[in-house]
Amino acid sequence: MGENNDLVELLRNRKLKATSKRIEVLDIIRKRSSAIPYSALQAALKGFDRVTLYRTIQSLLENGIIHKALTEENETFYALCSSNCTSVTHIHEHIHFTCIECHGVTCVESLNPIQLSIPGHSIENLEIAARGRCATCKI
Amino acid sequence: MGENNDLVELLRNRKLKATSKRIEVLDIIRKRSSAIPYSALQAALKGFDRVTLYRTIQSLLENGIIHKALTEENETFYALCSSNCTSVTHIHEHIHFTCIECHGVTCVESLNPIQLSIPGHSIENLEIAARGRCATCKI
DNA sequence: GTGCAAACGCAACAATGTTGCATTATATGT
DNA sequence: ACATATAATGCAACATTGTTGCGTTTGCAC
Repeated sequence: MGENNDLVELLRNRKLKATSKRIEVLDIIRKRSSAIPYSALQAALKGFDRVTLYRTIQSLLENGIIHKALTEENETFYALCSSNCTSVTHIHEHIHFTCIECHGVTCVESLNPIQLSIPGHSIENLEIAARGRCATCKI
Repeated sequence: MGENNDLVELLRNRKLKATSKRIEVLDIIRKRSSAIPYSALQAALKGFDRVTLYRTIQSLLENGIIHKALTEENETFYALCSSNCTSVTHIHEHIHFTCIECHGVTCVESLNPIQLSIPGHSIENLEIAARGRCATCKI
């Protein structure tokens, strides 16, 4: 491992054992500039048991280490959370942008926080999914 | 059918044959005040072939008659589109609100259109997923 | 190093996605 | 109203992902 002491610390801060499997998963996710689709994650983890990946994702999600990116694609995308997510507070003010050309999904921080209220409802959490063309595909 | 002439017209406007299966599906979706999860849709359509439902959903989605509601739930939710969606222009300025108590998903129109831009990106489409407590569960 | 609790791997099953192909229903022209 | 071309449906079959139970292994605290 060596290089992944920060990941070990990240896991231990959340009271999760820093196992080699979890570190392997996190290492792959963070090496991507964009959110990773489930299938790519699985493909990158050859010889990795499917159930272990499933349970690893569950615990990383529950502990605010990764989050799902909602898109209209048929696949689930995962990305690392910003540093201050926990199991309780899992808030992302950023936008998940899906490129309709290359299908890449990137997390973009929103410059000005979006204010929104719905009469009669309490809002705890907001996520914005945008679709369009990314800088590379825009031409 | 009888009562569903508007659904027939809706389908024909999109160059889709107004088959009994499609009308059955649309009738169930529109009878809900909130978006319907896939499992509920399937359950409401007893004796309905799974593949037919799959393909029906595909064509209704592609033709801008229904849309997916993105939520953090693990299921896909569907709802009728507003009248002006087409296969090309599939824009929803409304918000999909998921209640963290009752898990219902409702479509809420946004009062003031949300303006958002990301440097270097072109945005064609926006969807907002909000989580919180609905009027009934708020108390 | 030992022991306990957590994590892992395997097996098994469930739900949904997806395709090909033969059959059936719909819309169109007469 | 009827025949016809075309689109939709149903069935079979397989792929992918979700999910649980349980015995074994690993990580961590002492």
